[in-house]
Amino acid sequence: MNYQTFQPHQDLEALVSCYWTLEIPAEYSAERQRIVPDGCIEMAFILGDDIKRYTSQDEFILQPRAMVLGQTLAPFCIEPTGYVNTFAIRFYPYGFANFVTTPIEQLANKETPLTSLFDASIVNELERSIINAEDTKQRIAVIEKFLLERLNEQSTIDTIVKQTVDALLTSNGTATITTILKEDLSKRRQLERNFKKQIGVSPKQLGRVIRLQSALKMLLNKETDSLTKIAYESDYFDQAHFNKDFKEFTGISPTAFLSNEQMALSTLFYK
DNA sequence: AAACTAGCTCGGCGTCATAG
DNA sequence: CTATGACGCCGAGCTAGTTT
Repeated sequence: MNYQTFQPHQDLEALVSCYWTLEIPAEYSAERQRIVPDGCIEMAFILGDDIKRYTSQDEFILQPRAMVLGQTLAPFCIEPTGYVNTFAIRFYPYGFANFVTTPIEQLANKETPLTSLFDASIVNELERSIINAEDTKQRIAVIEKFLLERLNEQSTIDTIVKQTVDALLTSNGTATITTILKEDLSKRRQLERNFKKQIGVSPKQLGRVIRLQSALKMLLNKETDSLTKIAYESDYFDQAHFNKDFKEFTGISPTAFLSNEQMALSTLFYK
């Protein structure tokens, strides 16, 4: 298994968190993997064999080979059908809205083929270039050219939304909406409306995802082995609340998660 | 300690009035 | 016509007890 991340070009670093690649030979190809919401939107290109996404216990769909994965609020499972080779772009929560006119809310909780977001001929050309590229470096060059070309001149993200996301990120998801808005409480409704359109989920929901992620990082980095401690340090009122959110976003309880082999892959993504 | 629960606050959202 | 802000309902989320 080979997972790597790469930093974006300067002009994109405000919007793109990183590029990443994952390669797993077919013989090691893992069983079902649990994907936990992390607040980010990803664009992914499947370069290896198809990947299944389970829609229920025993039903699945094959993911589009060039797609965007929107905000999610619940865990889901994917499973490789063979050789895994994926190239992906991880956008910050407000990153992707700058490249499309589609309301981001419509991308939430599912994968959307690139062809429904951009002109078909452009997508074909892009996909071809990505597939034919010799290495990741070239792929990054291709996608950056594409992104920079499409970057809307006028910043489509309004400042209140950006400020709110930043406040949520720096507070590990614990800042309350009222605190963030402070003197501008009249903007509350406006924030909610724009947030959904530009981020895809509500402010509080994103905050909860970020808070859980911060707890998850602590858990995976083995900073402490006490779940109670993690709960308090992540600013949960008590362990019960932590457990509840954990189950909601990951699908299993913290202890089950820790003992689960699936953790191996998750660990890679949350450094 | 953990589980339960009553009561409070906060956030999401429908709706309406007004502004641009 | 769309964008904005006010208002209020109500369910979600949080807190602080009380009970097991």
